[in-house]
Amino acid sequence: MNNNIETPESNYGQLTIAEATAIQEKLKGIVKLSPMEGEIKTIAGADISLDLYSDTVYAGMVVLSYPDLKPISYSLVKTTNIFPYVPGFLAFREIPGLLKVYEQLPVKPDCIMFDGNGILHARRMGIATHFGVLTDSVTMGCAKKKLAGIYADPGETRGDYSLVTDRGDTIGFALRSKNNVKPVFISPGHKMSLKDSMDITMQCLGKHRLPEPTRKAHEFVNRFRIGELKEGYHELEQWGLF
DNA sequence: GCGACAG
DNA sequence: ATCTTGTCGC
Repeated sequence: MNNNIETPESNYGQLTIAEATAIQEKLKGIVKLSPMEGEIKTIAGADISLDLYSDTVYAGMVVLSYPDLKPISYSLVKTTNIFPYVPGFLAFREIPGLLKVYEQLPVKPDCIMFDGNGILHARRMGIATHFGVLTDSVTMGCAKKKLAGIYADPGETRGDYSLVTDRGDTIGFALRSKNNVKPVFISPGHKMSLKDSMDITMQCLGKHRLPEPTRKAHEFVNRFRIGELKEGYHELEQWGLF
């Protein structure tokens, strides 16, 4: 694993942009983008929700069965935010809370989808890649807006996509996840290939623009923020899979 | 200097 | 990200 990596919970709050950039450059050497190994039986969506004028962060992950996409459990943790939002450094703002959420899961998912990018980043170190390296887990990103690179607008039909490139590298895809909606941006995070990220995303599309994992994660953290759901680890046992 | 800029 | 109402389209 990666026991030799500094723990972000205690350091990310007072980092300068220069120091944060240095950390991203350092972690780049560990990223693995070869084809994913093993079969996916569970996939988690990760996201956070914020209060308007508060520093409270509501972080959470929802684990779904795959490819059925039925929510089977979720982990929620309330933390205090310290690092501001700076384009290109989202990881330093959201990872501390998400690490606590991840640690709280008794059984880790086979893959995690983030509301943000993987290698589709100026230094190829989006939040999905950063988190994957820190936890040695399989991750990918699905963002709602472009962060870096250039791309041609994909066709208007669900499934149409184009490559997002930057300085000679293909760093992700602009995917039309639903007919006549703005495309979403897909990229691998860690321990999977570009193709894996696209295949997994297509498999996770329901009837909405956002794939089920991140759509559910977004829904759950918002219900957590307004008090509908409580902090902690919970299992959805409606139709018990025995 | 100017434009771009995940959440 | 968050606030916020109606409205258009499948």
